Amino acid sequence: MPELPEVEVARRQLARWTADRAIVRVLLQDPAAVRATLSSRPSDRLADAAERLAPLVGAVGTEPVRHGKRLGWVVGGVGLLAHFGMTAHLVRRRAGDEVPDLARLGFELDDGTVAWFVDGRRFGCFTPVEPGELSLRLREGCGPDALREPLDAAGLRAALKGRRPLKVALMDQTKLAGLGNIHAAEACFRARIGPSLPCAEVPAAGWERLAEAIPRQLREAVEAEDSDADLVYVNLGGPNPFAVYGRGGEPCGTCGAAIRSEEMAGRTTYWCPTCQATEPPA
DNA sequence: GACAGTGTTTAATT
DNA sequence: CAATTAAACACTGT
Repeated sequence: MPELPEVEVARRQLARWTADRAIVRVLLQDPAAVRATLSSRPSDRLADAAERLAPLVGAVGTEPVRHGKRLGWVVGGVGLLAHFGMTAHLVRRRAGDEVPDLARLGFELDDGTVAWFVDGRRFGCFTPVEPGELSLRLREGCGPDALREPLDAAGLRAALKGRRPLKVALMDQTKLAGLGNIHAAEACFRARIGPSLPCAEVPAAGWERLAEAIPRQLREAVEAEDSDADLVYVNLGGPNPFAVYGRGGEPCGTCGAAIRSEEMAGRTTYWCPTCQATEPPA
């Protein structure tokens, strides 16, 4: 589930798995996973993907960095940007083991493991850039990182202005980078604000609560997801860990009212009508 | 077989 | 100009 916390977990995995390890082979299962820009379209593939990744062989990478939902990594004089799209995640396997289903790209390391980028839906990709431009390209078109560079109440109010519903604005990566459909809904719940309330109608106290709720939501999600299951890919089956997301019709854990759901800007949005009592303007 | 889904961009429309 | 909607990308899970 690649929103900011999931990408941060992937960053930590990649850092742990590749620290001080040279890449001995790049396994390009799906050449279309390497794109000219961070695009969700496989048709934006780079024609010379294999050549562009060839300099990675023999090199040890720097510690990967993250901005919002993007990763940046420098290996062998190549800057790599990565986006995880809807379904990408990293899996570690031993070299020679069966290639994971839907693996797109693998980095084989000198300890006999492979870090695989697995992405069924193929919206995720890697984009090679000049190393000197990496930090710029990583942030390009993005607002501040919602976890590392959290905005205070005044900053949020200034960034998320206008008539847009709050939850839609929270997902606007150009204003604040990192929140997606799940964590935006959860942050609204934590701040006790209805997701459809226009930004212009959020009261001062609401911005204060949001400024706390956003980093807290993200921090707790990272902690919960940063497991030690490095060698075993654990499917995301199991109980729904969220307070409102995916709980339409269920009783709110806080007040017992039925969680509601409604489409907003094309995405299903969940909220508690009691705990988040702010109403849309009819 | 139908449908929804963690993301993003683009075009068309209101 | 602001905002929404639809479509596209491609595949899994229910």
